[in-house]
Amino acid sequence: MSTETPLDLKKTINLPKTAFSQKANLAQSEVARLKKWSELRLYEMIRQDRSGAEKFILHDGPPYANADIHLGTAMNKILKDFIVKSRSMMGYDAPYVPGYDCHGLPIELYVDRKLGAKKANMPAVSIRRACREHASEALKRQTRDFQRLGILGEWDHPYLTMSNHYEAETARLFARFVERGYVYKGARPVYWCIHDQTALAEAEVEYHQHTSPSVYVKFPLSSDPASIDPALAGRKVFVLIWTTTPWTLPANLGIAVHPDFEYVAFEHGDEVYIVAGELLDSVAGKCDLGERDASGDLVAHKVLARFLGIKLDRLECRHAWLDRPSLLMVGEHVTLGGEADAEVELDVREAREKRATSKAGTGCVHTAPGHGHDDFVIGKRYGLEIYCPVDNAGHFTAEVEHFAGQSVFEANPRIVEFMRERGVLLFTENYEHRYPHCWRCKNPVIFRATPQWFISMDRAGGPVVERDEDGRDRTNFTENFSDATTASPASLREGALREIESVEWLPAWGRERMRNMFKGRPDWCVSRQRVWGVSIPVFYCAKCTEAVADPNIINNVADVFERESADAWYTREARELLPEGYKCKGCGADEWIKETDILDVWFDSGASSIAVLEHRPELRWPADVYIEGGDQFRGWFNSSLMVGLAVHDSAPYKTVLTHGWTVDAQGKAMHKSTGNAVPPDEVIKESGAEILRLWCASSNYFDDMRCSAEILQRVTDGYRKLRNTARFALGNLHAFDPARDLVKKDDMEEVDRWAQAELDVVIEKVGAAYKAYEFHTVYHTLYNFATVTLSARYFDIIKDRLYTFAPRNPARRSAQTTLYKIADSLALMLAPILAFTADEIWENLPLAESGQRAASVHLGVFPKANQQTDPAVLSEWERIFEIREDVLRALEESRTAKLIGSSLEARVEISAAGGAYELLERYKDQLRYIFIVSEVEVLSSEEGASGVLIKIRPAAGEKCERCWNYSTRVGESARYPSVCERCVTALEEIEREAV
RNA sequence: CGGGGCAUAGCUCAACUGGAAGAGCAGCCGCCUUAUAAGCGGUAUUGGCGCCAGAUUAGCGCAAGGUUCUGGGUUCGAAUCCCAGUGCCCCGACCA
Repeated sequence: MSTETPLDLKKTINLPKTAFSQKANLAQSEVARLKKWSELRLYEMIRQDRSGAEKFILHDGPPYANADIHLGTAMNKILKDFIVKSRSMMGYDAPYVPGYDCHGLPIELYVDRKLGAKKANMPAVSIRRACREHASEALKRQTRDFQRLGILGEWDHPYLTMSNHYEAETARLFARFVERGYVYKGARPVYWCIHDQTALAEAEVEYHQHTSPSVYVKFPLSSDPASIDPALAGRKVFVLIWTTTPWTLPANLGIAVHPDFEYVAFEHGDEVYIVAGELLDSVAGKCDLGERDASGDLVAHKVLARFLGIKLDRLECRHAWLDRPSLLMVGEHVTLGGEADAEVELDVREAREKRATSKAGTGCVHTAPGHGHDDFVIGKRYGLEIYCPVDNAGHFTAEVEHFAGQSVFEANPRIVEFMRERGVLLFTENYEHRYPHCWRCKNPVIFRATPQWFISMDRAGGPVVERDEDGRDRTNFTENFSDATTASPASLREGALREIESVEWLPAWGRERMRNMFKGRPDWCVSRQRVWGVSIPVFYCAKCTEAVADPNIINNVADVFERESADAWYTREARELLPEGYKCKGCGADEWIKETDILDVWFDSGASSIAVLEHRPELRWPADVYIEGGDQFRGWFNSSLMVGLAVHDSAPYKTVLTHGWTVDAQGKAMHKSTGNAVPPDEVIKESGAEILRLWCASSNYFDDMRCSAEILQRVTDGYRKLRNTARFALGNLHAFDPARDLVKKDDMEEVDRWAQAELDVVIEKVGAAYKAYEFHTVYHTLYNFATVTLSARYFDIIKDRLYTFAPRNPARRSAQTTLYKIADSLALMLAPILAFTADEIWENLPLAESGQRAASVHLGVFPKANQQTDPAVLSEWERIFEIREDVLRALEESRTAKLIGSSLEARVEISAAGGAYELLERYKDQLRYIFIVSEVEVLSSEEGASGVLIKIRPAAGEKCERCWNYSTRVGESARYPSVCERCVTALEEIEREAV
């Protein structure tokens, strides 16, 4: 025994010690860590580390480079980061190339507003330059914000849809569509300002009150009325229509009815009129139809027939005054409200609301495919011409009898008068409604069909032409996704419906939604009458207007784009873009005019799988995963599929994940205007990006994600618990050298083995959850592990051993070995989610004195579960913890009764019978530590007694000053008189070690 | 209006193919002061009656019904399957 002075007891307790602070101070520490990562070039290190491993490709859907990010954008990127990081830690080479969608109307509109009146006189290139600058600015800010979230990726080389290469690829892709015969020129109605003579986007029209002449007009039925109902045989039958735009009547080609509505044919004099049954009274009232009695009042209408609208399908009327048929069609868009019948009322939401309320119209909708959206759609379906006899200035063309040359608005009253004279007009009145006006000149706009480029959904495509220089064989792309029978050319619709079946959709309902989308979708109009985008690389002969859409020529143009960007379309003359001396095949002329339309931005972003995946060596086509919000079914999932089909006859993705939207605490959509939006930058500033990341992981993103102050508070609480759990482990690993101190499994204490078995279960579960993209399961599993298994049970139990045993005591090393494995595994499993904190844990893990640890947790791989875990051991311990709960409850009762305070003041007598007794007897020596009391006595209770009986008594002896346990042997040591026998042993050990 | 989705404790989520509604957190009441701006334990419906107490809070006992958005249905049995409804979200736009 040492002759020196006794040790200071306080200093012999091994209290936790670590640089891993309790307070996270995320707002600052995250920034520092980001700096460290970028100095390390961490992303590149990971790439290097995984090079050669099997690839896992998540293809980034490009956010629109317009505004700053919001909670939804942040969530989208964080989820992608979870996927990329977790796959990387499964051992895959999972590169992440972020992208930005740069073209498009919103940016052009923004620039419009900024430029104001100046824009009118600016050349397209200048406007494009302004748009480019705006997009560059926005995407720079977005990049900064995304990086701040801890998302790793090729931020120095993102893909931009406005880059030269991407624009060239977009043009080449258009050539592919042309090559396979999907592209055709057609007409489509758009908003048109006759004053400015320009097409307008929906966002460029504003709605104002406007008075229009509403008219009720009769169209004579030319088909045999008996085919509707025998009662009508031989009668003069008319279909009544209603419209607020009489000037569109010369372009009438049909009448739409609802297939499921009941229509009636009623008598008026010797004529018979057809209207929707429900509107009979209101129409007859207005138009003064039906018989009158002696006093002049209308008597009940004489209804000759009642029938569903479907009966009228494909029958024919004559135009009210022109020598031309008007086809009866059925369409679901027909309503019994008036506004929807007005061709120009295209504000969908507005019309929807009004449909329910207003009661104008006849249930028979005048249809002019060249002048209305619904009209266009149904007209296409029935094969009608998209007829629009109105020129750019809003004048009727020469082919319009009676009104040629007149402006449409001026013609309105004349047409009304004309119809009155002809006797086809039954009623007219002024009609007040909201009507679209041009935002610039404030004049009312019209809906007018203009020539546009379309991609056909139903034409059978020509063969896939593989022209890749890297020699990819087409069969390599298709064999996994389609069987041999699909080799025959299919239409895009057929191809899409086929591919949808072989893609994995998560959640599964995505397949159904996608299917429905393609069943009914009309041809894809890819023309936009704007300037900020990739021009449609088509030329027109200046002499005969012959259009030249030739793949070779387009590819030629694309090569110019590659060098000069799509600006070249505006800076260069047509002849500079065409092969030298190119002549019109039709008329031999060599003067050419460039197409002015640009491509739909969906075409741009849809091109990404080709422009990015195929052209970056670190990527590959098709992608393993696409993940976006549900809105992208109609958007990017859709256009990407079209592109995949056009180029490889196959989907560009193997799995499509859909996430919900961010909503507030009540589940309502977030809007800046309603003030319920949670701005991500504020959360970051106050709590840290980590909290946002953890929030993303805590909720099930397949549904909408609720976010509110309370929810974030819960998440923050969760973060603290996880952090403190890690901190406890790290603190108790102070001076632990894994290389030297690791204890072999067989030599470990039993509780420690139990804890490792629990860890194994968690490793399995978390691994499976990551694989299934179920991050909320990862979170809940790890959180539950931290709170219950570790904090409340394991850590509490081993504190005595860790704190009071001599530092190098094998039993203490056993606990530390377990803590080490737990901390290590926890850091790795948390890494995809708590990207910052996991790295911090990693840094603070003890290093083998000789060994070296990877520079970041993100270079690591997930821990593997130990296969040898015996499930019987786990269930045995489960039973022990059940008994422990009974003990704790009994202790609490004693505490309430003021019998004890700390549980160490107690002695537990536990009586049991049968199996329970047998179990307790076996664990007898460990029970006082498991229950955290000073003494446990196991007694055998009488036969037949079920369960266990617990009795709490004050512990015998004195409280040990050092370990706080009670012992009758305190005072036995002369050197350390205030200490128990366990502590005496420990102190002797410590004194020995000191020398 | 049409297509798709969601609805379990204040919050986030469980409950395998239908088989006794759960966890964690929060809240409340305590303990500890050796994870310390930490840690541990107990505690979860409502109204009624009785006891204790008697200003209040809390405590104990007795009897009764309720329960997975609502209402129906199938079934021995439904959170789970079917039908209808309600609420919310996404899409149906040259928005992205």
